[in-house]
Amino acid sequence: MGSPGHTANPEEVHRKAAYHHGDLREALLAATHRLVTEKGPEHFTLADACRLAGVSTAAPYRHFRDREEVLGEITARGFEELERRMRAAKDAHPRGEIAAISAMGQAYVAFAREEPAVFRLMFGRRPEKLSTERVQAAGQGAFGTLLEEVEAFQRARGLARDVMDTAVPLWTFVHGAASLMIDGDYEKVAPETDIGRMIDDATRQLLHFA
Amino acid sequence: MGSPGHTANPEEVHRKAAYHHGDLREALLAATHRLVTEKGPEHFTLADACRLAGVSTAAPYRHFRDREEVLGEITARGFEELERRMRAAKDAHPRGEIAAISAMGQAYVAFAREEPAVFRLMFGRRPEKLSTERVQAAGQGAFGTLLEEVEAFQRARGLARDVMDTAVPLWTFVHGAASLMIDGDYEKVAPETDIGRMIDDATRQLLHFA
DNA sequence: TGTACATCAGTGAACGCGCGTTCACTGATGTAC
DNA sequence: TGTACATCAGTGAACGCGCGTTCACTGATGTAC
Repeated sequence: MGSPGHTANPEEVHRKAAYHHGDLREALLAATHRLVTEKGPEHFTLADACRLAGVSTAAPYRHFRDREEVLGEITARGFEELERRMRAAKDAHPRGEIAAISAMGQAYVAFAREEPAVFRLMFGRRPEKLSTERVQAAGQGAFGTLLEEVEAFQRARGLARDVMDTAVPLWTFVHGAASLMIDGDYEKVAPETDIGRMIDDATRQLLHFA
Repeated sequence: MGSPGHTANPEEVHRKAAYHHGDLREALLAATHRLVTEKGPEHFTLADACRLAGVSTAAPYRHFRDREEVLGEITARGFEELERRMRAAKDAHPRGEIAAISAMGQAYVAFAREEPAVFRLMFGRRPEKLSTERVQAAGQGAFGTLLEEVEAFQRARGLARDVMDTAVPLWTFVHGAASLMIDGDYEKVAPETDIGRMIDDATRQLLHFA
């Protein structure tokens, strides 16, 4: 590897970039992610992303049907990443423990904090085009992760309460915390709020273990 | 009244409308409210509002500094309306009762349901221009209404818990419910959710009276 | 009551701008023989 | 190894569009005398 003429040679890759980009699809997604993050989803333009990726404004149409499809990919990946984080959070605790559920909530909020623009894309009112099957499935996967753990919790405690009746309020609380945080609303009216602590407390209360 | 020549005469008002509108400011706000509601805040254009109000696109600048100021007015009125509803809700119950606090939460969600676009304007990430003093004050007023009632509740029960520590989670929960509802997220993943009941339950739990 | 005049709230045309998308094209790449 | 050719991933120019805002203007209104 690295031998002259080998396609993986960085120099050659660079030379190739002059015309054929190499991986324009990913480059455009990276540019989109960055711009969405910097300016907010509502100010994202495909032309900007092209500029950032260094290609003409016609180039994206080799890889995406239209602008919405680019944003749809970012959205789907967002849900996948959220699910990954939630799984990692709960896997750091013994099954069926309140701590595992609380940790998932913390992960949810942490994701929103680190990726506020993607979070907005994921949960904002979606133009139908953004609600592809893939996005739907990814969203259900993330929620399913919570369901699993709530079920384990109930089983461990011998509780018969409906899983949905328990999981939905937990989601609701955590989603409220994430939203108010990234929109700067706590800051304005309750700047002292310790979100981590609050989620921990609320999780216990909503599980009837205050 | 109604006498010929009187300025309040509807016909004359109508005739006047040919050139001088009469109350273009309010007409533009009404048009803005309608368009924001129909198409979402992100697709609102001032030109659309002008068309709807039947005036040239230059006319708004007699009444507003710019586009943002029009939206700012809608936002401020939204907070004022929210506060009004919250006050009405709690006034329908005896002071210091859980029912009063729960009713405020219901009112919050009902407002979001009836005015989803305005709700998004109020709580979405605001371009600085939208965060006028008036908007700030209106927002604090609404939150203050909750604080008052939580304080009354604690006093009635002889509880010493910090008012903020109690009020912020209540707000968080209710805001999460409103957001997930208007963005259609419950629908996708937990369509059976009975939001009213859920708020009632959660209110009790978060107040340590499960 | 009538007139002159200042003020105000509109008009209509134009500005610069940037968008998303399409089109015919061309340069680079990979493959068959 | 060399060549012909199909395919692919870009280009660059143009399209139609609609926006927010400014400008000099004008018609309507209210007021002073």
